[in-house]
Amino acid sequence: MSHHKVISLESIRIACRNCSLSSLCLPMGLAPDDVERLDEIVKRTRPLHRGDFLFRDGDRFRSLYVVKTGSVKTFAPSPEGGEQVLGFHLPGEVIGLDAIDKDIHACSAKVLETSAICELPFTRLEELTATIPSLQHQMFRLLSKEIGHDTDMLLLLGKKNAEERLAAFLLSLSKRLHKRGLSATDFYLSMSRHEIGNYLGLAVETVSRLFTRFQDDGLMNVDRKHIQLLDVGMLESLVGGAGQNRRQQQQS
Amino acid sequence: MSHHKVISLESIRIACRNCSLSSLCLPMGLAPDDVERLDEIVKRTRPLHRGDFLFRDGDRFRSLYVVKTGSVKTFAPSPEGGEQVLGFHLPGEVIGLDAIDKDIHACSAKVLETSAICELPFTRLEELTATIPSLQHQMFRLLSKEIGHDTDMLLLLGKKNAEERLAAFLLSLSKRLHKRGLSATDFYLSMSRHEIGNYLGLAVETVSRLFTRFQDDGLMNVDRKHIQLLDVGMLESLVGGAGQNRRQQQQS
DNA sequence: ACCGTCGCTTGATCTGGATCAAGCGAAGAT
DNA sequence: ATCTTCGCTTGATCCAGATCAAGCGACGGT
Repeated sequence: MSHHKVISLESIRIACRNCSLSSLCLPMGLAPDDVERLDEIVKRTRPLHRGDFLFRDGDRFRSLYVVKTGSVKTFAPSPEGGEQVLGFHLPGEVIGLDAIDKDIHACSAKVLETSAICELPFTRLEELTATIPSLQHQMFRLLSKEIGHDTDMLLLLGKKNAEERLAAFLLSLSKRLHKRGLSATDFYLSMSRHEIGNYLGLAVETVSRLFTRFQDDGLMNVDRKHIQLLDVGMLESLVGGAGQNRRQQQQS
Repeated sequence: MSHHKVISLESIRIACRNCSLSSLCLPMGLAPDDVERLDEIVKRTRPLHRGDFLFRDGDRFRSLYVVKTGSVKTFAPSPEGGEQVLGFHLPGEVIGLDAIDKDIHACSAKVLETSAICELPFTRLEELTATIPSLQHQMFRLLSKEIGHDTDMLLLLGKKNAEERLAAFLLSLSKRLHKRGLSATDFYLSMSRHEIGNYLGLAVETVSRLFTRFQDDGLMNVDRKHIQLLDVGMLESLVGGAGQNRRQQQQS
């Protein structure tokens, strides 16, 4: 599109080839030529700001979205008028996969902080996957990974107590940030306590109390949105559920 | 494989083309020629019996499995030694999608009653999807549908109370059985109360009490595994959560 | 600089559903 | 035919976390 020499204002539009996320994102493991072809269908919009929507539930499904910088939350309306936060999405993560089937978005995606987003028109993407087997495989893996993640969340919501849930949440965030070259132990939360609680199936008050408790126990420092994990090992053992000896789980 | 005229013992091995599930299963919407090609890679094993495993968590991922008749449950181990039931699978439903990414099964699949299962070696399936765009699309939809279903479960586990969960479970079962040509209001449960409770994040006792209550309220008849839904409309309104006026949900 | 709102914390109380406990009937084992 | 086990039900009690209530400090707007 831009055949000008002007690249200053185009700096936002980093090609996949030069994007630091290429190892986490769709291009992962693709041949350079194929990355190039993928790159051609990616739309890169101007940065979005806190509160902007990528799409709303009920919208026609047209594109997948990939977070380039910033963060996004997805949430589904519940029949009673409330909502369930389904996920917080970091750079390299793909959003909208659940809409391929019904062709209608069943959830909304809202930007949590100023973020750059790549848009992949799905019809064009499907044309590519049909001719690039490794990209097809990548898409299958991506979809499968999402299922695996949901499965983890089902286990979390179905079997874990408040303490285990929050510890798991913090560690998941920590790991994902670390993969993106950020500190695993010192980071800022882009979402509110309310959103964390909603995501984890807990009341805000419970989340707040647990932050306080974890801090008192020397597991972490909390200052507003600023988090420092002090004892990752202990947090991990909390998730394991060995915290207190809970009754042997039902074997159905 | 069988070029004999003997078809009696081969009757189990119904080709996709003749299978009554073709409209629900992978072949859905495929051209007859393509169904034929798909059919060639399907392995049809002898019937499995209650308690048999399709695969166990930790197993290498090789194939997807489709229920032809009977039912299957999938469940994941939790670190404490318990397990979380992830789903109950009816004819036409595909199992194992979560393992494509990691190449290792993270959950186990166990047959709940005598069942016929089709096995689809994934490598061969991927070769097909690469040459049959409509099959590729079908696979994307299938994976996406699974994500959508998981999303529904997250909402259920995160926001709904015991009553709403059980009502939702019964209605989901009812709808799915109906799609398969069975009665929507009169059916047998192939899973135990324990398994239902585990799936819904509830104790067995709670499930049992709710069955009793629903029966007392004239919503259904329960006799052991035999279920008759008497007031589907009321069950639906229970799921909506309008049962009692619960506090307006958090908007995060 | 001031104000109003909002997000967060902390304390007190309440409750849905878990846990504990006991018994019963059906299905499979010997 | 009898025993044993297992799945289910029902009652009593308990508790993690929700809900209710109150205050506080940060931040955006004017």
